[in-house]
Amino acid sequence: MRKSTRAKLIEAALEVFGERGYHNATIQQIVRRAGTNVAAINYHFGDKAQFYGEVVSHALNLDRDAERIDLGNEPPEEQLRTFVFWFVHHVVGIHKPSSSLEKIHIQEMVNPSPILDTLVETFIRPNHMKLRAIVAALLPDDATEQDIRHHCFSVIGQCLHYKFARPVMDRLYADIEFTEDYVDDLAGHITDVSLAGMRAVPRQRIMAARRGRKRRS
Amino acid sequence: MRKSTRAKLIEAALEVFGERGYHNATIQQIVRRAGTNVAAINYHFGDKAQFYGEVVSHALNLDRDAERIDLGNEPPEEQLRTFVFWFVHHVVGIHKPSSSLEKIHIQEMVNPSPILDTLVETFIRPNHMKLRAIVAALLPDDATEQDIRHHCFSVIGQCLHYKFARPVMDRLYADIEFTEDYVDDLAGHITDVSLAGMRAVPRQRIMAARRGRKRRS
DNA sequence: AACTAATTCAAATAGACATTTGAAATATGA
DNA sequence: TCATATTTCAAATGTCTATTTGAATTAGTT
Repeated sequence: MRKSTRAKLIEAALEVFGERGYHNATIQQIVRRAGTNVAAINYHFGDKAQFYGEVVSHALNLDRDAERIDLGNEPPEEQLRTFVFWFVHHVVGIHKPSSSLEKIHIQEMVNPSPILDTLVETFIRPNHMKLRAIVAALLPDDATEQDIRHHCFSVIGQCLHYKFARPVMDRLYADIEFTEDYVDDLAGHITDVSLAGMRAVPRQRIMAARRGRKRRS
Repeated sequence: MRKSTRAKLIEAALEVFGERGYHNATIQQIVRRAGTNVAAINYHFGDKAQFYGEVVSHALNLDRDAERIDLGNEPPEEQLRTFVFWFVHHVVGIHKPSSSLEKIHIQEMVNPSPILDTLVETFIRPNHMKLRAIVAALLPDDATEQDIRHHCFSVIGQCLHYKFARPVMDRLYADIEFTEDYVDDLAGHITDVSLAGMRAVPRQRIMAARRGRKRRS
């Protein structure tokens, strides 16, 4: 046999689920791309939900073997820069061109299915912990748990924005082109803002206390 | 007549579309909440798409009269703080409790329908321009167009992250509670990071040139 | 009241979709 | 080769939607 129907289905599904998300992807679209017919899903996987589960865990296994970010033992500033470059390129997806698994991540964030738990544990949390270690190294020793989290979320939030807000950005500015160089610039910008933000933390503490009283509605 | 069916439909639809998005909201759900039946949509609005259009423009009109951010003529640092507080509370939605229109914005960003154009022009662009003016005032005079945009997107990206990544955050950390106070802290953090980032711009220029040669894969 | 137009409703229609079925084709093993 | 198990397929089924229909009700007008 050249390539099993099962394998072709998983391959096709990875693309389709990545492009359209679980709910929007139809079995028709997947089997058409795989060159087979709808009954194959039932035969090989039971139903759409189980199928999706298998597709995702297959992608996760692939990914386990695939490239991992190597942060080396550079100073944390450089580690952050490497992390952000890696993340932005994965997420905004230029040179890769954004693996289907990453697309599925995005889809799941926006409207989660039961497999989000798996995704978080096998993929998102490990990466988050990597970032967290870098951030912790960059913040002063007395930084609180919350400080660390918030700075992590600031980094990731800036990156993901270029994915989620893309439809809006294209309407606000017709001239943005997401070339590889441009994405590099983006990554540089995000790194710089984040580093500056972390360096400013001590001052933040003093001001936070002063600010506590006058609250905005 | 106490309240016209038409009005009840629009009101109910605003909620349902806000909660579930255009595609996921069913006419059944809407008419049930409005206390009428499915044929009413066809009678009053033609079809679901036109209905949605009317619902959104109704919400936009309401909003036109409703509260606007007043930035006063404080120094730009304080204006940014005010803007971020306003935006974060609107978006993450604690005290408001996040208007249905805002929810529809979010839904549209993630999966756009034809009305996104309207939304961008009547709502998002004006707010974006307000933020843009503040950012421009905070950056050095020689800041490029790109610098300005990127810093705007950094601010908004950090805010929106707490909306989009909520399902992931809840899994990463079980103990986050989005109380009003906590959202205030968030807003403070985002403001501080953003301000620090903008102050760091000049240095960024010098380093950007140095960095240009060694690219990451 | 009596006539007409506007509105509401329960039920019918139609289309998209996941899922099932049973027959046909193909591989496997003696 | 023949018998059996596995895999594929075209077509049927059932469910969930939006949309339409035509009769019933209500409001508006004279």
